Amino acid sequence: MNLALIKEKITNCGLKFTHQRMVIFLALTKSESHPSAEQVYEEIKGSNPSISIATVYKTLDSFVQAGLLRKTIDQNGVMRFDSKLDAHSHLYCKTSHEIRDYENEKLEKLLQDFIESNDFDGYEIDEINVVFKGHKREKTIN
Amino acid sequence: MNLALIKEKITNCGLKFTHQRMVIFLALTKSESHPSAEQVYEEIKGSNPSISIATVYKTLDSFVQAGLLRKTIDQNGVMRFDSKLDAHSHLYCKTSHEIRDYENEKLEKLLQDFIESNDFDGYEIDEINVVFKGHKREKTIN
DNA sequence: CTCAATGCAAAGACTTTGCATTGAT
DNA sequence: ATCAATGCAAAGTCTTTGCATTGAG
Repeated sequence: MNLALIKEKITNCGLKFTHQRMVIFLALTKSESHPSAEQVYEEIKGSNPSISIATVYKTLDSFVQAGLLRKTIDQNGVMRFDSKLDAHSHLYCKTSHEIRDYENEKLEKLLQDFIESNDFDGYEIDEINVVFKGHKREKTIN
Repeated sequence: MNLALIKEKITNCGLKFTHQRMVIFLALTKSESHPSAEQVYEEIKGSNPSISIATVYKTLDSFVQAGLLRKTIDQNGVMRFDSKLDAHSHLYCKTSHEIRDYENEKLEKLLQDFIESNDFDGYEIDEINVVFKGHKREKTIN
């Protein structure tokens, strides 16, 4: 994603465009691992040594409010951020706490159909979270 | 659930049977709302005024380790405990943070089939979490 | 008796808040 | 010039830990 596009995204939702916001947004779009605030902070320190962890939290929260990011909470209660906005599920490794996207159109369609054709006892469902949990298999030689 | 059965469950997994454990286990089996440690603590204070919140945390953790309870983390990063052990999903109200069981055999079968017939890119899946999120509809008069 | 369980207080991890300063528009 | 964004430190929330005491087996 180029810088002009990032600036546009940030500006379009009424947020001022700052260096910090750009760097944070860039870190998120580049990451595959659904980083925590702390991990974003570590990642961007190089390109912005004076940035504060509070700014990272505030910025991530602004982005979530603006719909530019999604937030989830992992098994350890730590906030994790996801720049992928379309419907998808997740794989969670109980050992490494890594979170990876799991994209499967059939599954998402299955779930969407399920929501539409079932009653949820007075709940208006607007979001579904699916996490497949397990352990990453060791790579076998051969 | 009667007390003898609870005692048996606790004893069977190698844990000593104490008043605190009984009261905590009882509170969990009676609750429908997937309480937090704090909520369990508030609930049982009456029947055991001297109990410590640390004991509640330690006991809940022992029960989870022993497989007597399940633990999840809610949207706020707070640990929630579930005494229902068979496969089921959850409804989460974004307003009240209430968590309710959502039991639907077809859904669970669908998911189980999905796990068995798909590849998860090197992950050995042993658990699936499904949470339907939304808002509880106001009851309409009429 | 013995060793695990408990209770207390202190520490820890993560996140939020208040407020003075800085910077984008 | 204005008002939002930033940076810092302090406070807050939830959870874990250390250790002396208690109690179940």
